[in-house]
Amino acid sequence: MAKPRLSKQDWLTAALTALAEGGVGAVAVEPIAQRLGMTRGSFYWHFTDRNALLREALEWWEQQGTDAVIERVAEIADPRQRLRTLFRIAITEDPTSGLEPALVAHADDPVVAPVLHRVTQRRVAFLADGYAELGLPPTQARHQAVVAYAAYVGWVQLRRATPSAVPEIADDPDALTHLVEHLVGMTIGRP
Amino acid sequence: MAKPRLSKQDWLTAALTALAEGGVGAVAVEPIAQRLGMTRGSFYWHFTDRNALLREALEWWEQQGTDAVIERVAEIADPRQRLRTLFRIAITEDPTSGLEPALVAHADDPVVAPVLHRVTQRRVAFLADGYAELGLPPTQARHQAVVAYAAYVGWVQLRRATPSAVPEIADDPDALTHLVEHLVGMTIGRP
DNA sequence: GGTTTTCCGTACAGTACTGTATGGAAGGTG
DNA sequence: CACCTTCCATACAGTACTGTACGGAAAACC
Repeated sequence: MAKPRLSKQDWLTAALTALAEGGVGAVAVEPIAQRLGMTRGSFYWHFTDRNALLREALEWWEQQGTDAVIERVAEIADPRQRLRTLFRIAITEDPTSGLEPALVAHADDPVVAPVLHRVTQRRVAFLADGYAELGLPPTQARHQAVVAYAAYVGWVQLRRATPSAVPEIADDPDALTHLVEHLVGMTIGRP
Repeated sequence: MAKPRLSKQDWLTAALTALAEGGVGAVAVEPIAQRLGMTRGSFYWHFTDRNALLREALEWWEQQGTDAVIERVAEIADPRQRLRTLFRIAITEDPTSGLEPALVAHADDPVVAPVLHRVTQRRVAFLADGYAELGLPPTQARHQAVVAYAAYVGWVQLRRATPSAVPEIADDPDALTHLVEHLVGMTIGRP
């Protein structure tokens, strides 16, 4: 298991891992190459630049972490059930934990900023649509979406910052459903 | 207004600013010195190390952003009113916006980790105490505290990531009180 | 006003990373 | 098996930052 040849994707996922652990600054060619057991010669064949790596990695994350999930959930007819499963997926399936705070930490970065904007806009809009289908007027639905999304983001962030404060979610299925219900129906009464 | 002599505190606040903007990696002596109009010669008189700067800056932040605020609010007798003003302070008075996500992004950093732990523990504990005083049983109070704190953290993070999605808080006082009430009384009925 | 302390500039290794250029091995293809 | 494409290693400037050493200006204190 020493040195199989690397694909572009290997570099991308490695970049995302490094990004989640050490921020944008950690997306450096030399250290990543070292962790992959390669030299920079490999990298500069697949990519033109360090920026290209960062950019393509973020685009892939945008595709997988937002577009794919939304597409996977969009076909659920009942809006409440749709939001439920969406939050459940978002909380349990967090492939590269800690990536979002890393991106927010570098929100001013010229490469990060556009992706971060698109993702948040897309997610909040999708949530707002769901809440609107539940009967909320547009403005309130959007406000509700922002609050719910903020709660989710903060949850993920807390879990990474101090896991000792948030233990009871991975193990306890009841706590998970409780949290999901809380996110879905914060200000809305259940029918 | 070119070059007054610098105090240690000047370096600390400059370090926090850099940290909020560019993460831990941006806490670099040479760039900060440049922004202060100084050379590194100044720095290495005040501090021994780059790590010393980061450490002391975080300790100062811990003191100002958590201890001082808690102390300022602790004397309020009514727990509901206490939580209200606490959240209000936390949301409106955010001196170095974007610092927390920057810290979470580098939660594994040996200098960052202990401070981040202490701060979150302290904050969540203080919230839990407040909710307990409101009549919640200990476990539920703590759970409630975690959720409320997560919502707050996510809110701050969202505001920094995409201000266009969260405009209505700085201007609109009604929205602020609404958000605060939401954070205080999420699952609790108002007496 | 001279001396001491405080603060800062400059100069010099040392380290880590970026790109580029080039040669060569590994793997597929006729 | 010759050949060609794909992929990687090595070697070489160039850049940016870290610490250290030392000298000198600028306040502060009699």
